[in-house]
Amino acid sequence: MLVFRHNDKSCEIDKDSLTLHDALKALGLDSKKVIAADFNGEHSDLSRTVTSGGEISPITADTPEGLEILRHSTAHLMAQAVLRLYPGTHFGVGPAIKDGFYYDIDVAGTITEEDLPKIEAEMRRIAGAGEKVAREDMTKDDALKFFADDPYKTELITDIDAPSVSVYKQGEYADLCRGPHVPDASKIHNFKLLSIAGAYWRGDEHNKMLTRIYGTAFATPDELKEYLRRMEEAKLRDHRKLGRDLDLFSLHEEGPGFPFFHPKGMAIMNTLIDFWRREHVKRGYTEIKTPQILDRELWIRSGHWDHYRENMYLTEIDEKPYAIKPMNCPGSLLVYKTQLRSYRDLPMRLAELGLVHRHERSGVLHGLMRVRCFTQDDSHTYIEPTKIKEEVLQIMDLDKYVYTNVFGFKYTVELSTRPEDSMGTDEQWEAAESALRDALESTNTPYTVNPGDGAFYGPKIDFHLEDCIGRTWQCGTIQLDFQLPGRFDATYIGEDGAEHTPVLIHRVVFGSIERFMGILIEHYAGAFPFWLAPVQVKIIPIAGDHMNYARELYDTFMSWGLRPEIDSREEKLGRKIRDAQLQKVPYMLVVGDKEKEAHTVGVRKRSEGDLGSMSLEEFRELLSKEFNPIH
RNA sequence: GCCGGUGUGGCUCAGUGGCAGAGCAGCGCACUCGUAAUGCGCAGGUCAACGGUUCAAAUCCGUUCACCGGCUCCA
Repeated sequence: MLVFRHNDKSCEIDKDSLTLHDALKALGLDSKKVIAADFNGEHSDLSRTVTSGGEISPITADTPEGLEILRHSTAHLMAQAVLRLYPGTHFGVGPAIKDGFYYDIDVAGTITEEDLPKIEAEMRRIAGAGEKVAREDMTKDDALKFFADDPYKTELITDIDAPSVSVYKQGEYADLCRGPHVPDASKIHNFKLLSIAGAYWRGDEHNKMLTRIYGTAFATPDELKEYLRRMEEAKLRDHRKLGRDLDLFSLHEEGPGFPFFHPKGMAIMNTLIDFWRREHVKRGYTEIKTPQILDRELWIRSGHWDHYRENMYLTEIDEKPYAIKPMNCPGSLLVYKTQLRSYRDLPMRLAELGLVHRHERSGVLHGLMRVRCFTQDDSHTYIEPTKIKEEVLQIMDLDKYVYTNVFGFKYTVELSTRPEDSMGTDEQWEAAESALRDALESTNTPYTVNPGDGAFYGPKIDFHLEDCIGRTWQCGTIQLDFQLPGRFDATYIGEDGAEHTPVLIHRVVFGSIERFMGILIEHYAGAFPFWLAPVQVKIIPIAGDHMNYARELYDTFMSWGLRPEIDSREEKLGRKIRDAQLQKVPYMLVVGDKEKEAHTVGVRKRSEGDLGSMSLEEFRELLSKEFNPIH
């Protein structure tokens, strides 16, 4: 007698064993949409035979768990199709990921994106034929025999720490896999292969590069269509495209990874910096500036020479070796050391908008997001060891204010711990890591841990922001450092009259101003809020003889501290409006006879359209209601 | 750096071995205009660079560079 329950339903079956599929049927929970079952909290194949009863629920593809199973099964379906079209192909790993799945394959010859439709067609054939998917458990030894001619599966099986493994077979294709999977390929309808890329076996660049095919699958055709549409739309907010269209910045072959900022890009950057300065003054920071090029000896002392040399640009002055700074910390330490410091001076928050150069490998450059020179909104804060948590909390408060209140970003937080290539003792690292953890936990900040991802001098908390297609980029970071102050003999005199070594906190909020601008461009799709817009007000004279009034307005707006612009072209009104809209200017002011006479402006708002005529005072009042963190 | 793809006027793109094209932008002329593209005309390219094959190369081959999608690495 087996008893199965689902919520308040239950049924008794007079048998010794039963498949989960039959159990669902007995409970009246079966339908075409069901692809797997949740049995006692475990995701299982419908075909799984159980010898005792329990809690059971159907899993459908319209739930997150179901979608993951569907995508994983779609990856297997793709693998089977690839095996048919390219016999002899070996398979690496093929998991479901956010928004889809991939499979890494080792295929003779090359597959290009042009081959994807062919593979898709084969997948549809297999799915149409309803290819059955069957699980088979076997011992590791049997599995090793089974996959004897497959070096990748052999490696995976060898590394598995369990006596037996499961293998999923569908037709001529079989894969080492934990499962669960759809019962047969006919459950898979709405999928698309998206792109092709190289990927190192097991993510290690010393290993062979496999061919990775990305694809996605959804429960319904509409969801698939919607996803593809969203991706297309996202491309329109790509900061590289908008940067060109809006004349913000450019990149040139003459300086790969070294962005050029145009007047409008600089208007945004300077406004950001203006905001940044005001906010830092409020929070007790002072600002310094240190040189671009410093003696190599300094970098040897700081540890950069040993741990960061690959990323540094080197030069020579009067036959003496120098390096272009990849970080601002050593310069800051030299400033700190110019005086004898007291505990009363601490925390000493020395901020610096430092332009750093780092050699990045050619394949990683990406618009403003990944460049070879960028401006860090840095600070090096020197504190007493007992004040770490307090200071970290203060920085986290600043981060939250900037990301959430000012820009409305969603962000994720990561704690990165000691890397292999690092300086310092285990005790120091432990103390630093637990200080950061403590700060995160006392503020209930959700975070994930990145083991081994810290800087060479200390652990860090990173803040990640998303770009338009969901890739995340590290922006803010808080890094604890117990190493550099000691290396530089930086000290302070404590309350006890003795010399102590301060703890150094490296931190950035924007991270890289360049990267942050890239994120902002995509976040706003180029339609910057009023306070950041490079052109805030576009004055549009209707005809030539309204130019004088337009110039008068221009002068007035300049005196208000705005960034105005006149469209003086001999064009029709409609054309000027259209162009200003496309340039995403927040306010368009149409001025003709009526306005000139009454000394008013015809206000058109980018987001709302024509607001009608109003006096200059009324317009100013309207602007004063705009969000503006600088005022 | 690695794998795959791409490179034609400022931008978007056609052109697959036989005289380099279109639209938009630019410039000139006309229109003096009321809330998302006025009309006509003109000019603009060493087809990424270098080398090769060919009677002939934007087109085929090779090398390099840059860019795009990933991997690895990172703010």
